Amino acid sequence: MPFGSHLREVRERRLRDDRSYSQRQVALRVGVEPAYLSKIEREVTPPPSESTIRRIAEELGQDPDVLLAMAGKVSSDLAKIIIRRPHLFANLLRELRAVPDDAVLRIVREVRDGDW
Amino acid sequence: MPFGSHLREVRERRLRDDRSYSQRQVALRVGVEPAYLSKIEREVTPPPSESTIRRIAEELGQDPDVLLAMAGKVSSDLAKIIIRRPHLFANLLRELRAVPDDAVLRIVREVRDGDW
DNA sequence: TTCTGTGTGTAGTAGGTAGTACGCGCTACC
DNA sequence: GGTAGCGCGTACTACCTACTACACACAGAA
Repeated sequence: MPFGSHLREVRERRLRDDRSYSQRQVALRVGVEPAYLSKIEREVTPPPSESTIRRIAEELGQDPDVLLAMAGKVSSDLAKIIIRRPHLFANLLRELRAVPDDAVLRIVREVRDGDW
Repeated sequence: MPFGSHLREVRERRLRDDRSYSQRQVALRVGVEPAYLSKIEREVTPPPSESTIRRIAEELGQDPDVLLAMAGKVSSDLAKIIIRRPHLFANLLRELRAVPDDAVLRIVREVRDGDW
């Protein structure tokens, strides 16, 4: 699903039982011009910057990583993690490219629980 | 180490026993203007695009992931891997942020060997 | 019927990205 | 003493990013 139409869908769902989720009001709270948000939703313009996406994610209760991904972006904090040890994480990620979700999740849990 | 000075160091090391590693000739082989490569090495200009960095990496026998990292960039194929499963890989990377190299490497090997 | 709120069309902007093009002065060689 | 190669200075460009600003037409409520 493209970024803009997803945004519109989420916003309009909220709008159904909360009048304050009009384009204008969301734009105001997010801190952009309504016309800009309109263009984003219609995909007339490419997705906004990371920080704006983060504010939209918070406003609409969405996972910022997922929203960023829909915009074709990788969270800058994740980029920093990779950039600090590029060879290591490049190998890891390429190795995990085709590994199913549950197997990756198992690794995440093992790392978190410290029994690795 | 910054991107430009690293490039210069590597190139000049090669230049010591191979005359064909002058700025001009490397630039020619990489496919950019010599003046541009000069600016890159002196950090007068920000690092070039990913594809140019890749050509430079190949020309100078460097790991493209490491060179990209020095330029503050993440390889686009790694970005794609994350973008396909943003929540999953965001969690994994944040969990691994402070994990020592050898422990991450152990995971890489375990995944590669399939005994996970 | 006027007024408020809503989404959208159009125009414009400041700054960044990713370079090219040309010319200069220096050094080393033949 | 020309000339070949070298690194660098300066100017310029086209396109992209990330927006703002303002005006318009329409729908529903008072």
